[in-house]
Amino acid sequence: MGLSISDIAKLAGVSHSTVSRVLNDAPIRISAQKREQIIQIAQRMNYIPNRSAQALKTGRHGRIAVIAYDITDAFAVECVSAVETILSGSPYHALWMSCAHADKKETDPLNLLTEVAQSVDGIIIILADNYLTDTAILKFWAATHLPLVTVIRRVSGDVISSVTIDNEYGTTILMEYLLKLGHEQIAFCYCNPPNQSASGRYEVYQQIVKSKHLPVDLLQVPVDGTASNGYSAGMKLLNTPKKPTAIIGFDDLTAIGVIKACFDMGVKVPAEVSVAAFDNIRMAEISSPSLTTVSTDYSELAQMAIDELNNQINQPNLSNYIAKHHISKPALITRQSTAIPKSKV
Amino acid sequence: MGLSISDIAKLAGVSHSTVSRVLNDAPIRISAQKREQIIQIAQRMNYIPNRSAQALKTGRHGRIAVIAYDITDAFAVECVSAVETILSGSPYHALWMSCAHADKKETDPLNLLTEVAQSVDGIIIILADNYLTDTAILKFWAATHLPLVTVIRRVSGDVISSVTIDNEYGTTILMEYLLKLGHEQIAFCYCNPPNQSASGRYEVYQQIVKSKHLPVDLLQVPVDGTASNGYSAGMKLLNTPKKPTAIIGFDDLTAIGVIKACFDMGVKVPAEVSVAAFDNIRMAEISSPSLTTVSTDYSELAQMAIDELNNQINQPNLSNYIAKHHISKPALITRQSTAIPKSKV
DNA sequence: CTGAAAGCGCTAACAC
DNA sequence: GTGTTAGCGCTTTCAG
Repeated sequence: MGLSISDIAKLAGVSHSTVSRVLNDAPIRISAQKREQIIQIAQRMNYIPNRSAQALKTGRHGRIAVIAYDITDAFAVECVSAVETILSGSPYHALWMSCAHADKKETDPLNLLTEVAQSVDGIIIILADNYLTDTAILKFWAATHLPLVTVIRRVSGDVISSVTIDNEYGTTILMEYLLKLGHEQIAFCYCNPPNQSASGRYEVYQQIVKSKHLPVDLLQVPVDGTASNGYSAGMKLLNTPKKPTAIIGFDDLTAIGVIKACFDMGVKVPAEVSVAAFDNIRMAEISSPSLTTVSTDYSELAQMAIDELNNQINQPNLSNYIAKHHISKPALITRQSTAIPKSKV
Repeated sequence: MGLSISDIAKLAGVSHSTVSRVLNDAPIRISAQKREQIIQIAQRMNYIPNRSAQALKTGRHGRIAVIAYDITDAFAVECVSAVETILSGSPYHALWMSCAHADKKETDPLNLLTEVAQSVDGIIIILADNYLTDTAILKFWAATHLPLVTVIRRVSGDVISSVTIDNEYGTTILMEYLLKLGHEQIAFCYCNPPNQSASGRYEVYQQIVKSKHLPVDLLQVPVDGTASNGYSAGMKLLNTPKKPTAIIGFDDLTAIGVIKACFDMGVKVPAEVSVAAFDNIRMAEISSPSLTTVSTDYSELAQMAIDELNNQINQPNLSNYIAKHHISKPALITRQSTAIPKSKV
């Protein structure tokens, strides 16, 4: 092990507790020269405090775990990145772990959580529907009562605090926009298996379409959230007798797959078909054409999660904490991929 | 703090060391019934070992830090993801930290490294040119002699082991491919400030272009590695009197920006201009058109980094370890964005 | 203002 | 086979 506090205590001719006090800016006055000398020695010797020892002693870690189900997922990246930005202005360090391969390491995905449980002051869980079941999260919480908040997902039972997106609002503004442009044949690419966000969006879409008496049948295509599935969904839709004039992807990646299908089929976007989606991942802006999408306020999402976590960290007793549920409102960003339908120009 | 080893020792009526032995599968025989009983109690009580205490005692952490300069960077994501995949088959857990905001937290970017130094068994540094200087890394290494390997980057001084890409080879196969298609006006979008990968690629491009006596002047456009800069570079190139027939981006994102410029200007890719790049980030496959690119073997890259790290971890004395430099060979992936130039069809 | 001492939870060497 | 003990590096109470 590296240099310890008592090593530098010896060099300075003081006790190790004095060194500790100096290095931690303890609220106790220490003679200026000793202080100076100790700091100098610590710097010169490249002293690095042993976090394990500190944590063992104090019970505090100065770290927040960010658990994302897959770092490769563009949406997760936006969330993680936003969390990191907010956290960088706090006394905490972000520490992220992915559970994409949790299944490989242990049979129980709960192990990832327990692995990290004793190294952090709080946990933010992003997505992870498919890997971490509600039951697992609830069990973990019951066992630890560690500050915990789920992002984008709300665990059943109302015990775990959450931050989610107002998908009802998001879907409504998108639909209103498309209807106003004059679209009547609006397809929705759903995902299979569904997740909470996708379901919420799909349900509202269905309601609106029904209430306006628009054709809804055969315009639903199951996809599983990758661009290649969006691609095949797009291919199917373009080969339908009643071709839709607008296609909504339940997320941006799906829509980008649809755009690629259009490109390969020589169907012009948005001249012949409009495409829109949800999330506003970075790619949405730089795709050709750029994508109209319901944008998540990642910064707000992250701020809500960290505020909630801080709140929990400051609770004296978390075991009877009443979960809070925060909801972030998205906004519509119109770009190149949507326009007035050909028939109405 | 949670349940400790001695809590469950009490419940089982044994000493805490017996519990420790059982839970760690120590190479000592313990009576079957006690073993059984201890394991049962630990499970029932949801015992979670305190990693800080274990680490403090043993000096081992079971963790590898992966430091990426920005999780938002698609290339970094591919590297991180590959590292995580490899690591998931090892006894180590990945723990990643980004230094994108390191400047915000402390003046010295070295602090991120020191922060993590005492919590891991080894460190993988991905990119981070702009944030962590060579000097900082060298200083850190001198202070800790912690297992350390840089990916994509080679620290000057030949003390730090590295894993890099054979950019000379990659650029050569790409240029040969374009020349074979019949291109003679090949532009290269460089970045400013340059990084090691970009410089390596650019130099080889220059050499080849000169040796073939192709026009090289005014075809270099500085960009800084974001799609929007690729976009403006593309715009400039398309407005040149001698329009290039092929444009190479020093990375995929730049090329995707170029493609977008072409889209907005109504210039058909690849019919009127071919576009190609380096890295093969995920977006390259799903862009419209999909992008011809020199693909990094991320899996190999990650394996090399972890093998090197493991090797260092098993060294008795790292302070006079001789750095090893591993080089991964890329491969050309041809997709929709390149074709025979219009004039030669 | 500063030192001595206890102890966080754990592992491992040493007794028996 | 199992218990006792020391101590990893640190913070913090208690003396002085």
